Amino acid sequence: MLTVSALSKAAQTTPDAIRHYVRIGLLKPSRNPDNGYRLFNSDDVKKVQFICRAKRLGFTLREIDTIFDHGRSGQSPCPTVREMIRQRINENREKLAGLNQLQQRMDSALERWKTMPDKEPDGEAICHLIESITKGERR
Amino acid sequence: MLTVSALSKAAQTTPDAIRHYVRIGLLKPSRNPDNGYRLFNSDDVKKVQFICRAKRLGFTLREIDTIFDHGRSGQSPCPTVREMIRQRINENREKLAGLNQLQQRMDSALERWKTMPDKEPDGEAICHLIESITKGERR
DNA sequence: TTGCTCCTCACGTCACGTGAGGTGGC
DNA sequence: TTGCTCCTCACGTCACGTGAGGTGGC
Repeated sequence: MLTVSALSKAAQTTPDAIRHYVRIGLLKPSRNPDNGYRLFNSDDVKKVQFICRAKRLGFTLREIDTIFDHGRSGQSPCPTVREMIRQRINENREKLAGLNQLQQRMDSALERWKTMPDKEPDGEAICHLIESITKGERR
Repeated sequence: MLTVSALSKAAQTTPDAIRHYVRIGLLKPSRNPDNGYRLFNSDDVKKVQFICRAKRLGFTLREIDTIFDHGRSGQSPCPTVREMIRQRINENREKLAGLNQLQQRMDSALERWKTMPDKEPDGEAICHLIESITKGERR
């Protein structure tokens, strides 16, 4: 039987993360009746390693919980897993596109500002650097 | 004087966003003594437009508040603004790198899984698709 | 006694969105 | 009366991290 920190080391994560997984029901450790310490078994080590792998693939803890549910009911989680990752790939593609656009906006702003002086705020502008940005610029 | 929805339309955002800005102190509207409605003036329109522009450049509301503070004390926010965006450009670069790696991991996983069958969970694996991922793969 | 680990709340993060329950003006 | 907008809580989001305050074993 493993304690929180032992499990966290075995699975290369932090004690706080383990406690968090317990809190949201991903792990259900037994308790040491003497002191109330959480006690984990080797199945829990596998589960945490599973969680870490799944997180590296972009799965959320909620999705991982769904996968565990399949396990408990004996169904194959695989079709769901394939579907989830397809979704996530698309979401991530859009997120990347958004961040790339942001990066371009920031880069070009910094570039443009090179030729602009600092200014005190006045009635017209709060910060003329930022206010030099068009509202819908490269929307 | 403008009401919440009037201001949100003037600045191309939502009433809830406006209420949020009030909540965190970015806007301090006066109140209609009859019904308690928030009342905004033309300065507030400018401020909200400023907020929207700054957000498009990746500034957080907290940073925007800092900029407003400069305005209130008459100092030029420009040096801070230049520094903040430099920071943010670097942060975003790292975020992009992380998401690009995630995308690669997801893509290659989906590709590899094409040749793998679905499976019911057993004592060994919860989902063999995910468990086929090496723990430190392309770390 | 000192150090280390463990425990349980419970709040903070980011920028809102979303009910719930109620009011005011046309 | 109906619709629309307004109001104030207050919770949910995501995955933890971080105190606060206290306990147990070497």
